[in-house]
Amino acid sequence: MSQDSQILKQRRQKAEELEEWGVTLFPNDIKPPELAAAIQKVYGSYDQNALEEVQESFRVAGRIMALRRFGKAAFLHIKDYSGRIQIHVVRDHVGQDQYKIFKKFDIGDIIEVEGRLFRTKTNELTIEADRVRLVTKSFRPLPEKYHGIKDKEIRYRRRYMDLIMNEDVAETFRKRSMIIQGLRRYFTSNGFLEVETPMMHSIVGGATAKPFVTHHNALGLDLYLRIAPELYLKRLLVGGFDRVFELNRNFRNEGISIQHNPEFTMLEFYEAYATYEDLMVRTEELFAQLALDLHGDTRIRYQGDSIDLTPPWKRLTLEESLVEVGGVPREELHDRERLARRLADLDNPVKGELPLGKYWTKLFDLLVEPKLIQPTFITRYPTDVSPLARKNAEDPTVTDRFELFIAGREIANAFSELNDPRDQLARFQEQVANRGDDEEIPPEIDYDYVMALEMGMPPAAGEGIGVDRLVMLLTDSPSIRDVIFFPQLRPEKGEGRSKGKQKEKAKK
RNA sequence: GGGCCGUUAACUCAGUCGGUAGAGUAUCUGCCUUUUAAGCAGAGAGUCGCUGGUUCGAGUCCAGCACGGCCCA
Repeated sequence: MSQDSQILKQRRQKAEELEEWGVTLFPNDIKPPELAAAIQKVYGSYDQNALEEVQESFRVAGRIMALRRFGKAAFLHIKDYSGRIQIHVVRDHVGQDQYKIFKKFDIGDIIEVEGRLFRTKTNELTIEADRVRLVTKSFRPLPEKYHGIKDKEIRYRRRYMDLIMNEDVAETFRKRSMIIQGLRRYFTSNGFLEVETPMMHSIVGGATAKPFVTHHNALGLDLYLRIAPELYLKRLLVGGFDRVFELNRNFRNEGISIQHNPEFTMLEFYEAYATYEDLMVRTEELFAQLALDLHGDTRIRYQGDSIDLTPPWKRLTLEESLVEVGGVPREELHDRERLARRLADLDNPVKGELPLGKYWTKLFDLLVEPKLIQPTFITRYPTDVSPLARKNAEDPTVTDRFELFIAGREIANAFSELNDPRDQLARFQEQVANRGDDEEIPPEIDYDYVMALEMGMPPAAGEGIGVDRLVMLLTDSPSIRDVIFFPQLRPEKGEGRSKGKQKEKAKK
């Protein structure tokens, strides 16, 4: 406290002065005010003469964002959650006493204003204050009014400042909320039941990823934060819920990047009596609808690219994509040695012999994925990299599966579900046997899941959609941190555990 | 984990060849009753990310560390 800047001291001093004058700094008797946007909407078209006819007085509340004082009068802009409106405060109109208090108000304070509407010389709709009142005293100055706040670290750590200062940031998160609503609307209106399944799993499953470990004291049990809800949602299919979806968080203990946050939002849905091909149609329909709701158009712009979400979208098999988009000679595709050499040439050497599918997906990530700007379904993933997907009826080396790519990124993953318990058990066993020291492969077989399949799971298809990436796409955001309110960052100095402890643990 | 870049006032940024720190906004004081990046005059405000090193002297050069960004793994 002792080394607080002058500016903070001044604010506190001012607050004390106000209190001495009997002003309550944090009152709690303010009734919900009218919204700036609602007033603008109704009276935005009224000219001065028309406004003079309006006898009504309006009461608004919001944060002072700009303040221009002229001695015995002032203009200010306040911002509420709907928008902004200009306020005019004149000493001879509000009276000496109120004006004296008003002069102590700062940019950043939240105030309540009541008065009639008029238009200024520059024709801006403005409230002529009859009454101004402090609602919440701000003890910290707002960032610079013109450049706002640019420092990404401050923006992510102190998102509240970012949201106050950067209207486009607030807008992105409003759109995120609309997208979430749109997803719910789509699935509930198509007969899907929204469900919640455990976030803490005693066996890792449903995806290949390193989990976070936590501990339950009373049970004396290590638990994993879920990497995917898949195996539980399919248990619900067994239980008779033919159409279910879950829209919630997954956790993966991996690197942080422009498109990865350790906790992220996933939508998974499962539909009985459908195939992965049906889901391609659903996905097209869903994304097109979301784009229409948000932009009124199925053609959108993302980071300079024009992307057309109008159905139908391109479909390629993984094999075709490697040849046609990735430029891998067709005759090389089944030659592990040559594939390994190609990967090594791309600075991605692989150690040991891998399943063929691993070479393909690695090459795909490097050579094909970044080029898939327009929405593209990639199908026929090798069975050895798709342990939960149904084998293709004609060619059992591949599965009835697709991944969706847009703007060079994976957005969704779907397949016809494997519901033969014998095949599922065999695949689990093979996975565990070949796991080696790969921490991304679940070390334990979920026998209860196999038992569920033994009860009989109806034929079904399921899909997972990366919601954060979808929001990035639809809000033209370059980083996942721009669509998550509080992205994961290292703690600041003095926050959380000591650095030394963390380092020591990391070394073990 | 590796590479590159950044970290200077509350915010946005300058800071030359190593010579004791600058601007705009914000703040404070004075003037100002139609401004909107209001204006005019004046003032105050700094752990130059941290720790060492080189040097007569370091915001500046060197090393390590921290945090962040981007790229790669």
